[in-house]
Amino acid sequence: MGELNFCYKYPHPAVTADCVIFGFDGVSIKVLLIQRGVEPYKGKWAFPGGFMKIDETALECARRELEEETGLKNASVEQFYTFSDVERDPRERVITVAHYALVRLSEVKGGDDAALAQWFAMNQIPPLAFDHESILRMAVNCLKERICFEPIGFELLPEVFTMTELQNLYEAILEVKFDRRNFYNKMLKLGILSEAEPRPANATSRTPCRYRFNGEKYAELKQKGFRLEF
Amino acid sequence: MGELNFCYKYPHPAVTADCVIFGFDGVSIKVLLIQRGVEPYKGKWAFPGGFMKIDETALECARRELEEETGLKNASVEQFYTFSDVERDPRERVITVAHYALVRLSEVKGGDDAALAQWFAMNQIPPLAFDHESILRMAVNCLKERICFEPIGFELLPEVFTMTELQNLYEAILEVKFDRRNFYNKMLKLGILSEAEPRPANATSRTPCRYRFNGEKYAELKQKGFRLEF
DNA sequence: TTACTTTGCGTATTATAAACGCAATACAGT
DNA sequence: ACTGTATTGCGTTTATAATACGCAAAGTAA
Repeated sequence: MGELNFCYKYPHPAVTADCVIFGFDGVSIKVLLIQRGVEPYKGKWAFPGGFMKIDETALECARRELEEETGLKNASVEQFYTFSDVERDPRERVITVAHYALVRLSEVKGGDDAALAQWFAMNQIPPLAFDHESILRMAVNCLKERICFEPIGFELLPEVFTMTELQNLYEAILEVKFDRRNFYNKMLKLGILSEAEPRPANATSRTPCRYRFNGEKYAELKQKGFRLEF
Repeated sequence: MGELNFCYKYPHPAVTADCVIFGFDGVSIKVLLIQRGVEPYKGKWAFPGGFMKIDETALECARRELEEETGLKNASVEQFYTFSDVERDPRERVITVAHYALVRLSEVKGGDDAALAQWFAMNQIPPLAFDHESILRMAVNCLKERICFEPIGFELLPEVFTMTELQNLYEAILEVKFDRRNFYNKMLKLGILSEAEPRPANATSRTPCRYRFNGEKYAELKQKGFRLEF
């Protein structure tokens, strides 16, 4: 190895896919970071990511990285921007297709090298390698914008959840407070939730209703031109 | 020439930037296409685009392509998606960072090889090369979504325009009809237009008011958390 | 002349968003 | 056991924004 076997008439940049992995612990949004063990940026933290293979798409590459770190195969992964600053990697020219993934923390297994991976709350992000601070900023903005119009929040919650949990999620992502009763009314009126189970007989006034996201109903509504607004 | 001077340990894809150039002629949205003179896809039409140089960003590359075809240096150019299907170019592995540009048709000069470039209305798009039909579909969707929340329509109109022209633009992009009076009221109430000039003395009831986009006021409002909604 | 279009500037009605009330019940601390 | 506080479900009232529509002046096409 070490031989330079792949030759081209013109210079080619290397291409990577990075994956900003978001989770929600009931209180705050968290991001999975990996501490770098080698130069450059040794000791700094970075998103899971790696070189795109010659026979895979950027999305497949990002999914591969996600699975290596979390064991998850079916999480929602979305490309959001390609970063191509000339100096973003000191070793060689590298452009990266940045993605974000939304995962359920309860379903995450430790990755191959779990020791080096760690979840950080958004207000406790350590110094990041490369241009990953820009990447994170844009990922968070995209998440904020997208959750206003598409029902992606459910990817971060358990299958079954209470209205309060859902509200906490929206408040954590958008960094605002909603009136509990208005949020409740609005969400129910959208028609994209179904009750997870009938109210148990021993339910009291403090037993919360439990819901699940109804993807079929949302698909119906979306086709009719409906869109969320928050 | 013809030698393979750029060698790497692992295979690298080629990277291009493509630029979907939108214009508006007062009636419909148009797109600038270039007819391919060589295989593959000889005779089919494609977006301006080309290989990213090793010392330029994707955005710089897209701007370079835009200027070559239209002479425009300062148009609004935005990246919207990176297409990385393995088979999207039959010659070698090529990923493309797709952009869209909004230009004023009146300011466009013919490009270097104007003979092969031509504007097409959205309902008269000819068969496209590569995966450019997917790219166009996504570019149009991004344009539709973005014009609902950001004042980008003005990039397609002359500096000074009438309310009717502005409405026609919104209707052409969103493929809907607005009530003239409601559109007029809503636009004025946003506070991002200024009157281009005082009403001339000989103005009659059919002389339309002429406006221009007020970028400073929009910047103010945006900072306060304001956003458009259409 | 007549029928129709375009323009500016309105109003009435309807729908939606925001603010707030209230009773039942659980829970933690004294 | 009692008290203060928190949580839940299910409302109502009020403010704000969206929608539908009216009207007169003046140009245009037949």
